[in-house]
Amino acid sequence: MVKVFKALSNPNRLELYLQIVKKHEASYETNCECLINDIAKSLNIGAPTVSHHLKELANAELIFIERKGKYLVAKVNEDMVNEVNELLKLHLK
Amino acid sequence: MVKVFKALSNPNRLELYLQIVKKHEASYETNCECLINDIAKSLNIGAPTVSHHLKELANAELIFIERKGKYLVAKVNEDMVNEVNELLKLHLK
DNA sequence: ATCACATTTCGATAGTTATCGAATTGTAAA
DNA sequence: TTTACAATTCGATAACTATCGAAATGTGAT
Repeated sequence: MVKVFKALSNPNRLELYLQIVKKHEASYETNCECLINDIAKSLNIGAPTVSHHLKELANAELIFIERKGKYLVAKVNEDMVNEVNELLKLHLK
Repeated sequence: MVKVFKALSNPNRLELYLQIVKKHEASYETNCECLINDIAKSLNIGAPTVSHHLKELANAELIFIERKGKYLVAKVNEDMVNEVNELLKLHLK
């Protein structure tokens, strides 16, 4: 679980994750077609860094990555997100 | 918000936070009477490190710290926890 | 087979951080 | 006002990480 928080503890990586979630929410048919270069441009960081960040998010099991031809597709791991929510939720009497 | 995730991204600090939450859930009258030395022993780290970690949690506004005589008292900032939950929650149609 | 382009790997670097021990400060009680 | 103990500050160090540019690799179209 520490890995999840570490994954979200970098501004660019959090932004990246939220972009993926947004697309996921819009339609979990298409999921997120990630153009790494576009993301890189929008975050003002290089493509190698984006690649690295995606791998970190995947390593934390927050997302799944799949290669679709030349591009990447990222899917949110809903189960993991739910687990995190459960951990953080306050259980008050 | 990045600060929050960073605060939770260290194993000892996450454990520390969860201990505080547990006491908070048990009774938000007494809150968490933190004996830094006891916590330090239970986490197998030094007192200076615990002090540092508490400050990080407070800096992320996850908790409030107050000095009560010789000891410290920590309270969970419920508002912040709720904000984090809102951010992470998936809004599916 | 070659080209164009998307992604990844590699090596390096600068910045951050978790942790420690030692010294200092705060506080309550004797 | 000493004493005892809890917490903090300080300085140092080792480990980690975000980022880069360059080179390498994968992939679909020409």
